[in-house]
Amino acid sequence: MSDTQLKSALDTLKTTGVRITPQRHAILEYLIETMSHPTADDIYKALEHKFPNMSVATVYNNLRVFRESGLVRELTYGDNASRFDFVTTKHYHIICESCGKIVDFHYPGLDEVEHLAAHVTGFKVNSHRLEVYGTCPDCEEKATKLQ
Amino acid sequence: MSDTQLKSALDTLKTTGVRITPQRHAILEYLIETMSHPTADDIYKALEHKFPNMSVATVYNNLRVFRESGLVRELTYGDNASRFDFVTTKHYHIICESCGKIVDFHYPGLDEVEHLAAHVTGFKVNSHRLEVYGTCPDCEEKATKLQ
DNA sequence: TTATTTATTTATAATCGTTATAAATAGTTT
DNA sequence: AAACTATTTATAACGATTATAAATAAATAA
Ligand SMILES: [Mn+2]
Ligand SMILES: [Mn+2]
Ligand SMILES: [Zn+2]
Ligand SMILES: [Zn+2]
Repeated sequence: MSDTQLKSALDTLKTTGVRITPQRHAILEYLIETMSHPTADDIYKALEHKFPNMSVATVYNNLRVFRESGLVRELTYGDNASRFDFVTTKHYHIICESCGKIVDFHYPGLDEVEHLAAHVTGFKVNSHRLEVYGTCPDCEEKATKLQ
Repeated sequence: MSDTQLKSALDTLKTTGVRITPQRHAILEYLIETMSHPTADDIYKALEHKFPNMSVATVYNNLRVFRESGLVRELTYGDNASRFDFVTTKHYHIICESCGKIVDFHYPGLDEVEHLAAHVTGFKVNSHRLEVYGTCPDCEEKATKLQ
């Protein structure tokens, strides 16, 4: 499953003339297998045993390459470090305000919001960003136990 | 109109034991009268003729105070500087990807998204963030003229 | 009013995520 | 193998924001 995802991603890179280096391979592999939303530093730390000399700039450079190839989506959070999401399908995120956990969920059609926004502002609309914030089950349980 | 907004804001601060300093007054006044979404630095620059010795830290400190009092909302944009919005009503933003302009728009009830997200993830939901991205009429016109 | 206490401001240094730069290295083509 | 080019590495720089500590101003008490 994740093997085909990796192969497909490598193909996408090859066809756009991007060289497959060991570092690139490892970063992609990590993004796909963890199924999470790591920061650049998470990736850097996870791979340092395999690539003791890898620079953090290499991680950032390659995440940019992946983003530009449409393989990866960058999730920005103000002050905090960006998180990177290996893109499979269109989906939204719900974020735990207590522990920072990010969980995917699907929701169809917010086209209506885009249309209304375009109509009332005169903008030409390209995209939208939606996130839901709350408390994850784990953190919720911890909170109730303390009471 | 904006005068009553200012008075109400000052009242809110007073009742929570926050001192009304000339700097605070000026920052609040600026936020209310500009009707825009300035960065901390925008505010700092706009007030430097009135307060030549004001520190940029003062702007940040007070924006934090205002945020904690619920007077101001902070809009974060990854790498770029936060923008600050004097809160009057619940509303969303549409952002021009060409010039950065931020325009308010209203949209009722995305409660359904919150409910679905809560249901499928098990999270306890607090809030959500929605933004629409596109090109503003001015930038769109400039773009078509160039063709 | 004056003294005392406390909040706030100022000036400046530090932090942190990210990017820029330039030299070194590795991959690709001739 | 030689030449060319992309990529990596090491390191410095950047920009927004925060931390710190001394100076100042506001509020309260005497
Ligand atoms: Mn995701
Ligand atoms: Mn607004
Ligand atoms: Zn949590
Ligand atoms: Zn524009």
